[in-house]
Amino acid sequence: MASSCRFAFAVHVLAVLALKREGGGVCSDALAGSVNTNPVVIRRLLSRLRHAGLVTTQKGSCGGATLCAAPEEIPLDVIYRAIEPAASFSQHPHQPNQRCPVGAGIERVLDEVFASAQSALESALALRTLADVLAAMSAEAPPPRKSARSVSRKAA
Amino acid sequence: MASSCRFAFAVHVLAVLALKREGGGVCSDALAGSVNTNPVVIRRLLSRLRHAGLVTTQKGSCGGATLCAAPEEIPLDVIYRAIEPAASFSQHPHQPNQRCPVGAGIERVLDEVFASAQSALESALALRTLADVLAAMSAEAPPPRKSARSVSRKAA
DNA sequence: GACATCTGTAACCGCGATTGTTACATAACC
DNA sequence: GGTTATGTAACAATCGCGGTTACAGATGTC
Repeated sequence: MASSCRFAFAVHVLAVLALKREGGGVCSDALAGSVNTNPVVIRRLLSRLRHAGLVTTQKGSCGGATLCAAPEEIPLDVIYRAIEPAASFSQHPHQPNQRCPVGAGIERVLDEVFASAQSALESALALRTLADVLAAMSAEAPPPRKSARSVSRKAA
Repeated sequence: MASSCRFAFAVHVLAVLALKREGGGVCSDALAGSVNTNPVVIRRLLSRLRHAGLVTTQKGSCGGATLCAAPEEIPLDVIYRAIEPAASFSQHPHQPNQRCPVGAGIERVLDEVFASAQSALESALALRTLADVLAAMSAEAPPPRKSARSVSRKAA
């Protein structure tokens, strides 16, 4: 589905906002610095997230973006749908030959197959919240101590 | 994921081959006529399906493509993997800022999230076989009688 | 009010992926 | 040998996306 990196960018941005909650807004330049892209790309992303009600933005100095809900209350499928607006699977670009028994019926069947696959994907994303992402990040990367021990390396 | 229509084309082609089983091979021109595209597009598709062991092809007159297994034994996820070779989700195009606590850890977490989403998608596809697609098609479109009755039209 | 800061959005470029097309070598069967 | 059909390279056209520049508008500070 998501052939773009928008979803990765969105989770990244929201994770940064979650860490800086109650600290006032974060401006698109700062977010772009963390994602390593252009501020306009971030603003385009924030525009979608704002329409989905996930963030608020404020103009002017000391403006920026703020998370609207607690990270525990933001499942990843909500982010996904906010960012990837339409169907992810593609049907036939030209209409198939309607005089062929397969061509006449395949599109409706595939529509249904794609819908169920899409639904399964979103259900898998719904199992995790933004808070889970933050927890996994801090679990994987303990604060950068220099004792690079090899103990407990293979934890899943 | 599937941002291309290859998967739709592949299911279409395999459905045609399933209907013409035991009738000898179907040439790429005939398949292209049903899908409504160019024969070379079909041949490219058949090349992938052949490498996945789903079809065999034969050159020469009276050649063409033949299905290798019964439609009941071809789950849709096998078709999907035969056609869409690599990861469907995209990560950050540039490496995120490693000096930001989010940028330093987000990629690994997202890798894991994407893998589980991908797995859920393929599991959903695995629930159906090519035979199910054929059955759904014939259920939706009863053989083209001219008695276009409005009875039992809304069957799902 | 003047100014600096920051968002919102349009416009454009460049890149990569994909479909469609032509062309041709190769193989199988008569 | 001729016909039929695959296999594959090469190329054009298109499309979506990330990246970039530019600028109008809103907000807060002096």
